[in-house]
Amino acid sequence: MSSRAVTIRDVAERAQVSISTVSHTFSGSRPISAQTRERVLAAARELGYDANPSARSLRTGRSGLIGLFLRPRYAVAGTPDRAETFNRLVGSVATEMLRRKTGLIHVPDLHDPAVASVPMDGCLVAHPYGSDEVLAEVQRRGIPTVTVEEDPDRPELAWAVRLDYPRVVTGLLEHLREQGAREITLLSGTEDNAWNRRPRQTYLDWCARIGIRPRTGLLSEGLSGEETAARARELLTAADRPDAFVVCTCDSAAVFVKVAAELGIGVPGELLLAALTDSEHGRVANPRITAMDLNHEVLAEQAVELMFARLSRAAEPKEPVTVDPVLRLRESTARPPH
Amino acid sequence: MSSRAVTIRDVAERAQVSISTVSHTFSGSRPISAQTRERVLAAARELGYDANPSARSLRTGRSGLIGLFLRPRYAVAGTPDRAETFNRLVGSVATEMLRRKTGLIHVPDLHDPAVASVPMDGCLVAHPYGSDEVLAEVQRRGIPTVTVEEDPDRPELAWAVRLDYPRVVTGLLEHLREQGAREITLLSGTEDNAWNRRPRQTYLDWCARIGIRPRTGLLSEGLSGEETAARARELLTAADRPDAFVVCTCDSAAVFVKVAAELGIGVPGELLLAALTDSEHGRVANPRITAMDLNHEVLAEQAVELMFARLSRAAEPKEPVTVDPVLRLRESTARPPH
DNA sequence: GCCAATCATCAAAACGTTTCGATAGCCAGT
DNA sequence: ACTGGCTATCGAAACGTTTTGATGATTGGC
Repeated sequence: MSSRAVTIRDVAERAQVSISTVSHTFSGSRPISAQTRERVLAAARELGYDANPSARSLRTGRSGLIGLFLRPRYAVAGTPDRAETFNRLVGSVATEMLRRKTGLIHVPDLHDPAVASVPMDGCLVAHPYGSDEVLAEVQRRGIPTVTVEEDPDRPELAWAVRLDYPRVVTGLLEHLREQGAREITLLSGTEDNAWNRRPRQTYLDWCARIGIRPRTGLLSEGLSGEETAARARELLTAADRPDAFVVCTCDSAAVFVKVAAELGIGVPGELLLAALTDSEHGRVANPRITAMDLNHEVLAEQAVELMFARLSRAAEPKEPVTVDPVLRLRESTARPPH
Repeated sequence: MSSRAVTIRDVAERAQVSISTVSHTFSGSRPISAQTRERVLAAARELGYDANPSARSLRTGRSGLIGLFLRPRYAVAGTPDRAETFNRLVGSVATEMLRRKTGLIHVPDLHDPAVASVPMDGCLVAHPYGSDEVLAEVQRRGIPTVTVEEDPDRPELAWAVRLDYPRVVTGLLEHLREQGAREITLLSGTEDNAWNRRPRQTYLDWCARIGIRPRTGLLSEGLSGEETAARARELLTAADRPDAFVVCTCDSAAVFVKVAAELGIGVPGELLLAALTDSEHGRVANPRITAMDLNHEVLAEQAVELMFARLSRAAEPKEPVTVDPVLRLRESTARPPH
């Protein structure tokens, strides 16, 4: 388009002043006479001057941009459930950042040397894994970081927002018991993050407390529908079939409902079903599925707030901010259905 | 954290070479002996060196980042319908960019001088208004731009992805007629963009073609539930109430259903209802609402592809890429309900 | 055993800002 | 008339890269 970008030098020349005067005019860091200011502003306007952001941040050491890393890599391709989680989280963070008039960067793979690195003043790492390597890397680089959910192996990092799983997962388990469930099986996802680890621990603690035998298993949150169905068939035809399942995603729960129907097992009549994250699947399945909504919007809002606090050199909090997930009770655990 | 960032100079010193040698080692732009390369890489590793992205882009003139502007400003705060549109679009663009290992920046207000400007090699402007000022501004700055949906006042900009409204909106209108509707009212949103203008034009053309009197109106897509309800009550109690409404959002359609029920008007029995964008509201309302899904995922994918083509200096296409919206037929227009 | 070509490296000049010490002009106080 | 203290401006030095012309050192052809 234009042959050459307009620089501060062009403005200075046209306004007949030095480049430092132009700089001061814009930044207000030194007094400039009204007359000179006018000339400079006019020149800038006429030339269509815009400061070069790279030059500015090279000099100042700040870019005004915050990076966002979303850790489950396969969220990107993902299942419908994944896509919804991704979209809600990314959307909420973006909304929050826009409200604060600060740019947000989705950072591509930091470990890929082919990828140009990115100028960020701070970064958010969402849903880190245990001993997360990206988290470690940004810390190594000295970038101020806030995590959305904690690295389960590094609970000491207090610049974090975390979900109150014990309260809500216990609430779900008690609800299942009230609805008549005696044998509850928990199927966790296989990604090693807080969302899988902590509800599982809460379940184990709860079982110990009320004196029942815990029944756990794994069910990868990335499985295809067919794979999940095969697994469901296996579990639902076992001799010691439980009377309630808590599974990781609504995608999986919906498959369980379908397989149960094929086997003539009524939900919620003979089997209760709940998921540890909510999604479209849970809201439109028949019956609709009880799920724990991870409250991404509030999580994002708090994380961004924490990020800004950190950047303005607030003291490190004593412990992470806690956000409540929301239990969405639906027909899949309602006996009789309402 | 670290007292001082590690620069190329530190690496050069430790490896006992000049800084240009270090640079060449990383960029591969000149041959470096195996022995020297080893020393340099070792020094970089030991020191934890990472190139400063601002310095690099100052020098090269490229940042490796693409900007994203989402034009409906109030999408950010917005209604549920808005939030879903925003999340799907932002999520899809982000996903697409991550796949291509390029950073994506959500750009805050370009016109706010308090906001640091942002280094971008190109930018996407989504859902521009008529004679969009942000679009004009980025073009003035000479930033290669691709639009998602066209600026309705500048159809000549061919670096764009647009929806095929005529085909799908006509399909919807014919469907309504097949279902028995004789008087169809179209209520457009009030934001001046392609999504509001083009379906309206398609409707007017269709009416003219089949020889019926067009009935149009406006209904702001940003209205609160109460405001929409008041408007709905007014329209549904009018003497010449039509037998079908096409409204802008599912949020609005859901309110229409509710008000109709209060007035004893059955949907779809006595009134058909459809929306020009799909959302959660449409999928869980009772009856579920027929809607046009704007296919944000494909739109985003195509737009990103076009952006990369443009950045690699491909020739300007003769006309915009066209994507089909998807008609989601549901109970609100099904007579009798299936 | 010399000339040309090739190879590996270096030094210096950008890139466009911000920052900061220096300076010229001016006025008030002695 | 000289000093001291403002005010408005300038000049130059960074910030950390990439790029490119120049320069020794090594090779190969004769």
